[in-house]
Amino acid sequence: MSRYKRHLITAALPYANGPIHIGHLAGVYIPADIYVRYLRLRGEDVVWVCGSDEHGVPITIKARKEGVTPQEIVDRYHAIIKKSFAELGMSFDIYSRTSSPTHAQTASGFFRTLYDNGEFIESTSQQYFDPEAGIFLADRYITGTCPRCNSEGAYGDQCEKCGSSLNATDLINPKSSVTGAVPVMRDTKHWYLPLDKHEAFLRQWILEEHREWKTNVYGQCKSWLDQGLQPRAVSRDLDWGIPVPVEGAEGKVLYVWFDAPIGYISATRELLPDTWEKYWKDPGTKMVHFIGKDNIVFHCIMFPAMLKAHGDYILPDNVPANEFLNLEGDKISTSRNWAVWLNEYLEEFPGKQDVLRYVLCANAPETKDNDFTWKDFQARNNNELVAVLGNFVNRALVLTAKYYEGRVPAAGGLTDYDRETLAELPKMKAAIEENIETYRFREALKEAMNVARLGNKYLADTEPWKVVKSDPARVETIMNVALQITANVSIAIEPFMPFSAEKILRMLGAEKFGWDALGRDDLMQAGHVTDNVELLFEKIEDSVVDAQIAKLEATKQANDAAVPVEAEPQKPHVSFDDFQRMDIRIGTVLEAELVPKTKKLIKLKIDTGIDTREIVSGIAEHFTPEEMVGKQVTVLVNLEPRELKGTLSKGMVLMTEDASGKYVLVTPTTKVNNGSTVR
RNA sequence: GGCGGGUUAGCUCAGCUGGUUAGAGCGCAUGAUUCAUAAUCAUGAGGUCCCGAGUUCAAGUCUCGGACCCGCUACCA
Repeated sequence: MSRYKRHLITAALPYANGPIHIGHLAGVYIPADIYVRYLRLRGEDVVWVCGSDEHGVPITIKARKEGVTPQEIVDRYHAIIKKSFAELGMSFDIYSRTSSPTHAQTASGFFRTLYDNGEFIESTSQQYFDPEAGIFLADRYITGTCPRCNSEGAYGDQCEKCGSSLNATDLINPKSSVTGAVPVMRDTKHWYLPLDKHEAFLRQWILEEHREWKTNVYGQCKSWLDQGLQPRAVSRDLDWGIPVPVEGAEGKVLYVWFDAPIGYISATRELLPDTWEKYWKDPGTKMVHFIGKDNIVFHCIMFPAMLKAHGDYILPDNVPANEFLNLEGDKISTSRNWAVWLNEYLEEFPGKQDVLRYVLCANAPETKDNDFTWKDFQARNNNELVAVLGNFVNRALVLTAKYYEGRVPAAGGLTDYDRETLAELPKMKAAIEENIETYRFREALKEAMNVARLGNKYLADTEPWKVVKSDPARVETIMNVALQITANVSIAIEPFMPFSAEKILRMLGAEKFGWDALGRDDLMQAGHVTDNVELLFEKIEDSVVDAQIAKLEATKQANDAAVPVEAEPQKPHVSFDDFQRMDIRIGTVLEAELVPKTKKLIKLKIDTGIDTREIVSGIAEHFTPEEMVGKQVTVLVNLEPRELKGTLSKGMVLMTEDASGKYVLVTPTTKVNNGSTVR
């Protein structure tokens, strides 16, 4: 700790196309907030920056869908996110946004510096442009006729019939697979960050100098480095984002992963216009990025490479990435509305910020994916927060009120047991510190709770309610000790549950203690008057969590029901001849088996009426082989045969899918003869 | 298929460089207690540490092989 003069903490910028959910919180924001609050309590110089990530293609797509501008989308979600974070007690020093002018300036400047230093590879190419969608098309979004073997349906990068590698420009009769339009050639210039150039450095820095990083982070980085790094494009043809600050780069913006991490720098500048640089450029700063596992590569490989290429900046000391949180056994999903949204939680559970903070920290996915369930939420509230923490504080204060009208009694001579009990406090302090400083927040929280457990045990063992009848003087000492422990509780839980910590202080009538006060036995002075007692936590009834479970159940049913989804646009016209060239038949599945060593492939033996043939189909995630057998299916029988995993697949089984994305067979409504044609 | 992570008590998880009878919280059982939101405290039951082989005086911990789960990636005409 003391090795550093100051701390710069970043938390992943939430993407402004939806509200915050419990997965974000457990993975990133709650751990970061705990860490930051702890550092501040210790009196460290610390800055915590965050903000909304507001650029990128998904936001433009959402805007187009809703018929509004991208700015309106990000304004809406930025407001929701910012408000709900604040209510949960996320103690950012600044919560900014990447559409801010400061960010545009910072990101442009950063790009320009790398550009001027020759850190980019600049490459102009002719690329296909879809005039209907108004976008440039990546090679794999273009199909056409292969110039080598003349077969149709070749991709812009490869013909899978003859196996030759192609350029999109070689294709005969190219088509956009986005809209079906005929693409036109346009020149486009892009800038690439040659990550390969930084590979040796990254290898040394991560694999040699940061062996202490979490195993998931270290492993992921090693995997990328071992595969060899490639240059990555840092610009995009798009009209939403930070313009590329170079002559002749009209219509080009910085790619979102390039611009987003610079958002950390921009936010710091915005917060500290005059002194931000010492946080980013002085090696006395300890920088820590809190992120989820999906962001590892950007924060450990890309961003450090950018910072290194720039030259002026320090690199992160650690990147504690968490795994994912599931909800009631299923993956959290924004599109399926399978989530507990923070803004909704705050409305439905007013005043219960600390309950959520506690549960998400106690069950944080630190080493592997974890599951959030409402029953667990209830159990932790009732059996841990109410029974252990709330109860101890309540006991201590109620007894003080009862015996001494709320006045802190003086401690007389301490018994050995008193001393042993108090001696536990500094040990607990050390344990919390060690765990927080190594990013083990679950364990740290458990230690903090142990302070309250110690208090409960102390009261049970000393039995002041009994002793008061025989030895009132002794009880004064006991209650003094109990109140010292209560004050210690408020400090120990502050990083985790700031609202409750404050409530305890209010009841004690005490000012906020610093971290160093934790472990001391003289925090409450004799004669000091405590305030009225109120409950820290209240029990959560079955009906409350049952209602939440029912809400999720309803979501699940809504997802299963066929929701009208915007249909894909119609493809370009084809001639009747084109149609007639397709030979579509009804066939019956005779046998089905999984193709070994694949996840998705099933090998089907189908009686097509013409013959019995093998077709390999990528449906194993949707059907079991058993349920396929005996089904009548629709088959495109004259599709060019293709070898898949060692089997020649002769044709294609036609499918559609339901609202949830599950495949559905296209089957005649009454049984027909195999070989019947579909016209 | 390639790569990374995971698999330890009913549940959620610790177990850092291999070393005494494998730990915690919750749940469960029994007892104590009644100041406290029927909360607390004590004691106890409960484990083929995913499976198999190997290295070692000694393996949850290291090596190899396999299974399953989660990511990324490929494949899915």
